[in-house]
Amino acid sequence: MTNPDNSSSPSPLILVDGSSYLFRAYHVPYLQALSTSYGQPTGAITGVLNMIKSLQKDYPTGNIVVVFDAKGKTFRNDLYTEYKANRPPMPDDLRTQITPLHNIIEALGLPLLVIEGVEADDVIGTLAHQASQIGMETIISTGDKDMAQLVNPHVRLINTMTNVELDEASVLEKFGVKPNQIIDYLALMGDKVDNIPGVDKCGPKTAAKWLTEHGTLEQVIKNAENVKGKIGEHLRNALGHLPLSYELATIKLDVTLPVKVDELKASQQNTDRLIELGKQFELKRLLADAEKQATTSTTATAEQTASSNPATKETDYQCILTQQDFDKWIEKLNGADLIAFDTETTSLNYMEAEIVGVSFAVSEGEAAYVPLAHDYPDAPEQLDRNEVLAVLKPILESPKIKKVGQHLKYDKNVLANYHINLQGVAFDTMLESYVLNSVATKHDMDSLAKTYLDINTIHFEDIAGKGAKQLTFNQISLDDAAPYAAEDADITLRLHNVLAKKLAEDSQLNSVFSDIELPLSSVLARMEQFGVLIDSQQLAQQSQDLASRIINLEKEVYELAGEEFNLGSPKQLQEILYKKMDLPVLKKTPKGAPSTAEEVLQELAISYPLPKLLMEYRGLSKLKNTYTDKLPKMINMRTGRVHTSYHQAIAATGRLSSTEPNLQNIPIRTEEGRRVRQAFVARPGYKIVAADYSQIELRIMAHLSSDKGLLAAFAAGRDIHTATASEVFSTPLEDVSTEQRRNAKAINFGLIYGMSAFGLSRQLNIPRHDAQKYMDLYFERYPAVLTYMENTRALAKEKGYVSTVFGRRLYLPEINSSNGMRRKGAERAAINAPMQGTAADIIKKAMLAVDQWIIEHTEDDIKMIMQVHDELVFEIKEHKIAEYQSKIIELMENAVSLSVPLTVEAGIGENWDEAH
DNA sequence: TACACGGCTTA
DNA sequence: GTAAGCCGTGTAA
Repeated sequence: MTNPDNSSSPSPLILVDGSSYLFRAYHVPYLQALSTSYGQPTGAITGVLNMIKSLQKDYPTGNIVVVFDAKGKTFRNDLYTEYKANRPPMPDDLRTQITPLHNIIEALGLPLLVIEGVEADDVIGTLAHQASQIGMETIISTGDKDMAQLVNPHVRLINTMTNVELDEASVLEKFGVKPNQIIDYLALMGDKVDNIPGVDKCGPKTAAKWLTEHGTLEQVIKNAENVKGKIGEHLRNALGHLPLSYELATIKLDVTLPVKVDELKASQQNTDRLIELGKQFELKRLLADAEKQATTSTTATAEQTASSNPATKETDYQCILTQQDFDKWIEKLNGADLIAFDTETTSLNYMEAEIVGVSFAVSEGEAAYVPLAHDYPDAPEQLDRNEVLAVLKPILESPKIKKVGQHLKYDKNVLANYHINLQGVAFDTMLESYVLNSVATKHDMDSLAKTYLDINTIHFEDIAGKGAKQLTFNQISLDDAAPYAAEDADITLRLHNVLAKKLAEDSQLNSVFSDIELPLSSVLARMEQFGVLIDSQQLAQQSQDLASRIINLEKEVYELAGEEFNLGSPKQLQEILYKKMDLPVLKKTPKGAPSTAEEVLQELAISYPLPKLLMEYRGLSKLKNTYTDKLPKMINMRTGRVHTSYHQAIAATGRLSSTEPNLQNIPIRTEEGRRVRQAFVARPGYKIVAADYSQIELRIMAHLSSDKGLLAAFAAGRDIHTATASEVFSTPLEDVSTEQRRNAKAINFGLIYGMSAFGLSRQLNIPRHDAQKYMDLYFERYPAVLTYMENTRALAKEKGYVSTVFGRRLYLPEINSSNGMRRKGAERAAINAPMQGTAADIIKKAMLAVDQWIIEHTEDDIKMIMQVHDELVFEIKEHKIAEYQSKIIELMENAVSLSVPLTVEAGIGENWDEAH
């Protein structure tokens, strides 16, 4: 963890860059989810308070001063009107946290400085400067690299979020320039975020290179004539504004402050006020600390703050090299209530991975690593892998011996290659974290340890390096490998202890974890291991056909364009289309370049010949590059099949995702695309059965809204788009035209996506007014749907999350944002998530039911091989096909019970395309 | 080698 | 208008 205070002065000055941490904390996903019961966000407050607490712990004698930016313009805006002009306004859900945070800091007794007209940086610079003059040690706690200019023998930086410390030597090491060159360095690079111009294309490396050569910005400018190449031109073009950039990057050291640096001392903590604030903002830890303080009424330094109590990490990690030690651990494992378990392997690909070692933990801090196949030069003698695995097999296969792990599906797959069938998995920390908060994008162990335990774990990159030179685990020395691997098991156990407690607080969430996600991971492991059979001959043939068609298209395009260029480059294409051929620009990309996207080309194709060829080219090259060329390469030599990975902790809504290869986006819409599906085949004697839910999300909408009309339409088994059209356009069912049905279908889909009239008008290419009319009519006919949508938005705003029918949660940190775009986006997500998420819950439950039936009632004559959100694909022995097909339909349709019937359509075929 | 971008594929 | 993954290009290092 952080270095203890090793400064020479007895009580160093600690300057906290409050604004920098406020922004950072605001963007930490798990903190974003925090809010009071009445919707006031508190994540940024909590984050900053945690930081302060951490500083108090690391520097018990330190004199902490917290500095924030004031509202309004600063002198830099006077220097340069464009300064920070690109910054979006501060989001509301952040702004509302500032005053409470200031109040809490004051109640803690910490000096708080908010000076108008300058930035927090300048206040910190001034204080550090004053402190240096009287020989006072200063530690600046900030996440802002610009502050490196303030470093000197008396001043160093510490980033309390990452625990990186910067003194003079490490500034040089990190940036390649000395602290007194940092301003020059920043001026050269400019700053996109603050809108400070620099030298075009000059990044950290170039800036450091020039400054190493010439010493200062002034000298670099003097030598500008001698810099060769494009970058030299850029430098010369920048000469005019570099002095301004230099001035903007310079932190002031002479701000007029209301107090002198040696007068800044912590005052008495106001415990009553802290309790009041703790209650008001529902900050449990702040409250607990303050109440403890009140009862013990000990001396009031500014010790007590809101913060987690970082687990004191006392550890006993063993590296096991002898039979005797191993035997002892086997005993421990047999006697343990719960084993944390992890494998170390040579690859992230579960089909290729070889086991290098295994680690265990049985209680917090008590863990062991058993190296088995480290083979670097002079690696010590290790226990025999086969013998160790043979001893472990009964333990790992026992359903009675409970295990916890991080992403155990991977370990289960790897162990399967050693003929060990991992059983007794009672918990998985990755899934626990995902169920608790699916919006936090990171569910890897390092992030979880930091988030939930405040522990910085050893990262794989720390011991293995990164990039092309990264070592595989077998090449890592036991000195590095053993603490890393043992820690993995230990941390997993500690994490589980925290996460399980949180899950237990909500029975529905707990059920999503233990009744859905955990058992599903084993089902997915089986699907992954079995894989799918692919006809690589067929795909190779297709690749050839595509190649020749692509070449012909290229020729035609070159002819029309009058020159050759790279068709795959949107940039070059845009030149040709809009500069050379002067076609009208119908739409721009988010970055402002004229778009060449499909919808634009489609429009242009009406009047010009080239766009149509381009669309065809793009479609074909996508097919070839992504599917027909790639899929055959992914066939596993050993099994002859393709093994995807289903990711269970990625999609915020609860869906699965699939990678390497992604089997959830195999083409279906076009004839050429469907030929790819035809290459997904069954073994001889087997056939493919594909079963998909019909209109599942609309059915869920009917269930959630309880709209009578919608429920009746589904109950009657009507085609829902025709039924909708009939209602909206007041046309008898049998008279609904294809056009009317198409429009109704667009409305139905739009509703699921939380669309606006604007979106619908674009989709249908009709005036906004007409789109609004359709929507009004729809809501008139299905009024409960409108009520449901309104209620969902309101509930999302109130609680900060929405739920599926089965209680899975999706947090929406931006639902109360002041940024209209973001807020509207969150509102759409709020509408969509209960439907998409419930559909995900349902098919997951169906998969569990089908898997259980397969295990209990069938032999090896049926395998579930793929899941594509609302569809399950099976490989089934021919003589069982009809029987199993109807059983699958029955299990899927009855996986859950809603107020609408669920219907499943299942087809049979030689390949996946035919089965549709 | 690593990343952002624009584009395309699916439910 | 929701949710995903992957491709080639272009760029900086």
